[in-house]
Amino acid sequence: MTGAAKTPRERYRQQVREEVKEKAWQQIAGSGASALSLNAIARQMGMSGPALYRYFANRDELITELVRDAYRSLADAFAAVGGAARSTADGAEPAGPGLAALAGALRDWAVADPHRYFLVYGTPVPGYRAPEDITAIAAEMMSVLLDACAAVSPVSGGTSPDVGIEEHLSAHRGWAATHPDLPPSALRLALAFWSRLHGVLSLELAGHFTGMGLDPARLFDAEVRALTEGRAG
Amino acid sequence: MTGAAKTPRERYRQQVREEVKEKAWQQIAGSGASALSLNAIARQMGMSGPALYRYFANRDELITELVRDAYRSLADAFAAVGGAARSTADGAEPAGPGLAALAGALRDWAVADPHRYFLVYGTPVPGYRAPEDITAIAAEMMSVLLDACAAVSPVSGGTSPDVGIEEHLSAHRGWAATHPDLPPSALRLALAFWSRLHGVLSLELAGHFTGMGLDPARLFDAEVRALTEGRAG
DNA sequence: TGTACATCAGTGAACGCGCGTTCACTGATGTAC
DNA sequence: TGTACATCAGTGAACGCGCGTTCACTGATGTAC
Repeated sequence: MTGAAKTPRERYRQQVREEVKEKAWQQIAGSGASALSLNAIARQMGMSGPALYRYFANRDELITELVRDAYRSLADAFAAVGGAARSTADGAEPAGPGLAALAGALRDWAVADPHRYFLVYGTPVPGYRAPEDITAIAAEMMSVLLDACAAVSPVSGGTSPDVGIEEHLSAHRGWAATHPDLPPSALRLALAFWSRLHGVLSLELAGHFTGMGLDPARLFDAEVRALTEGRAG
Repeated sequence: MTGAAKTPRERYRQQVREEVKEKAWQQIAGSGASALSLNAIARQMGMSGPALYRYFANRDELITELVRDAYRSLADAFAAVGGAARSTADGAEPAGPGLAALAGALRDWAVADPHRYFLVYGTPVPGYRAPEDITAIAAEMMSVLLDACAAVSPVSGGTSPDVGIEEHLSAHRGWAATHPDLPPSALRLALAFWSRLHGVLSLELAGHFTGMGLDPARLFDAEVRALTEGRAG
């Protein structure tokens, strides 16, 4: 993206960095993020341990890079769906399907790699603190979600709104600064979307539904339906 | 509980076991579950590392014990609230407040010790597999929840039910075997309770609401209200 | 009450392991004239 | 096109660390007669 004309060496560097991250993900898939070992990655790549220090300053920088990539991949999936929905919805149909499409993108992203999901939304890594630019990516995703909620929200009549929570959201809308004119019901919808879908996903991916004999995809869809039919509460 | 007349030695053994677990929780609070170290615990107790092997066969047995205790404490909290609600609700008031009370117990339990929460509902420990008796405790909790749902469910008219998910739940109700006569809407309510509240809690405890300036307790309450007002979908 | 024995808590040394990271060095790749 | 030099990838040895776990042993606590 920034600065063209990569030298062959730069290309090679980037290629090796990618391979390191790839092996890192494989390792995380096998033993969890806290067991990530630079030496093990190097061994798997047929190199010596210290060689990796040409590509990453230390273990923490590698983990940060993985977290950033994880956020980035979800944000990209959201942007693709959100953009598609917006370009289609010129006429009558509002972003109603947009919400369902975003939900689908979220679930696809999560089940495609559960460990990546947990790296972002699971148990926080003990001493780890995410850098600034990652929260910016999170805000980017939220903005796409708010777009979709903006289109569907005014329609969601029927059940009486929860004035208590809507007042609170009106009073604290810094996280929705990209959408200053959005009605509180839309803010509520966005938060319900976020928390409910993560509820189903985290229980599913942690294995709490297995053994119950239930189909997680159906539970997920039921929550999506409840959200898009104006029953967010 | 089982077998009275403990000898002094047995009492002492149990006392030390408790202290080991106590220090283990402190350590988990500081550095996460995967960093739990027997040697560090022993050091903190002023003993030598190998001494702990008098009390736990190995590291895995200690972790299992911690997980079991975590489940047990939540099940006890549920049972206390559920029992209280049942003994109060002789007259008109059904277990409607029972659901809200269970939700309160769940949140209190979670925020009282986030690391305990994550040990049960967070990212699964890599190679760890929970023993049978722990799933039994989980079933025990579910039974209390189903009790509360049984009382409130028939009343929940208003919005049209999601026949798709209710059919699925009717067809796979092994996890609700303690309540064979419960209507599908009650099963749906129980699952919505479970997944939605865990959605809010896991996002809250992982810190995804901090910086947004929102009050997690209010978000949680809003979801509880949506559930108890028959808007489970 | 006193003695002989068994039980059990706890110690210290040791084993083998893998980790993150530093450092001095070798060889290959690219750059400047 | 060829030579001289700088850059950089990767190696192997080493440091210090902490881990889980085993083992032979010492001392204290309880039990049986």
